[in-house]
Amino acid sequence: MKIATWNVNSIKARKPRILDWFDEAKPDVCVLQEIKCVDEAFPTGDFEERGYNVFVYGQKTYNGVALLSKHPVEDVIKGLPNFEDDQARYIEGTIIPDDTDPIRVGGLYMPNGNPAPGPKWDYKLAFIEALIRHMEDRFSREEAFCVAGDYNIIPSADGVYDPKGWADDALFRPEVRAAFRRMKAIGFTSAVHALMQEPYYTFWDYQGGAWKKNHGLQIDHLLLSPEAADRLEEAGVDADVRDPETGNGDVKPSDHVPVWINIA
DNA sequence: ATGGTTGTACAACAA
Repeated sequence: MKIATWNVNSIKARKPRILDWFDEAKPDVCVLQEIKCVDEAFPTGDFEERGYNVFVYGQKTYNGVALLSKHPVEDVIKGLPNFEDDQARYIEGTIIPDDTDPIRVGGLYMPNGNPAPGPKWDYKLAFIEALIRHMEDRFSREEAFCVAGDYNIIPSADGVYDPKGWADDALFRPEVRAAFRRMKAIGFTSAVHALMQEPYYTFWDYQGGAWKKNHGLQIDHLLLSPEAADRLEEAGVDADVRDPETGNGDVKPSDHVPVWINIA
């Protein structure tokens, strides 16, 4: 079963490229971030035509997440439990395939946190604490669980083209790197790190020719509970989707690319 | 030091 995450940076501006990727990659489950639309404006029909059950936690202009699944989905929640938030950044549901065991999948859009220090940084730190509490709660249930999404955390120097230049950025500060280690210390496995030895990026800024210079960041991750990690078979990053020259006419790419795993 | 891209929405903010 293929589970993917992709920060699409506006579903409306990206729709042709997104549908092209779905037709090629055929994920069983995909979480999307930064859809930047209200629930009613999401192109639900385009995904239903392709066999997906569609769950949207939308927001006007900013944020917004979605959970798409070819398999039945139960117990969908919108927003992190026990965390007051007026921004649509988390969705979660239990995937019930007919041929494999169920898995609960969370779709995450972590706050960016810049500038740090400041109120946006404080919001990111509070969101992290709520996420870690939730991951601890889910871990204790001893069920297959995957948190997939845009963590806005660069876990190590391998994940940034210029570590020194990014030292004070909210995506790379010691506090968020420590948070990523805390998630692993609970017992979660970072799926792509587990299977790929080489450094890799999942995001390239639109500015300064970052794609051509390979000035990327590694900020999109899939973290697995032990029950899910035991089933991990394959992981990948569809970096070619970022190339402005490939794909759909003059429709520009997202600054993030799809990241995916295959589990038994 | 400044500006450098893109999306939303139409000025300015977020990333």
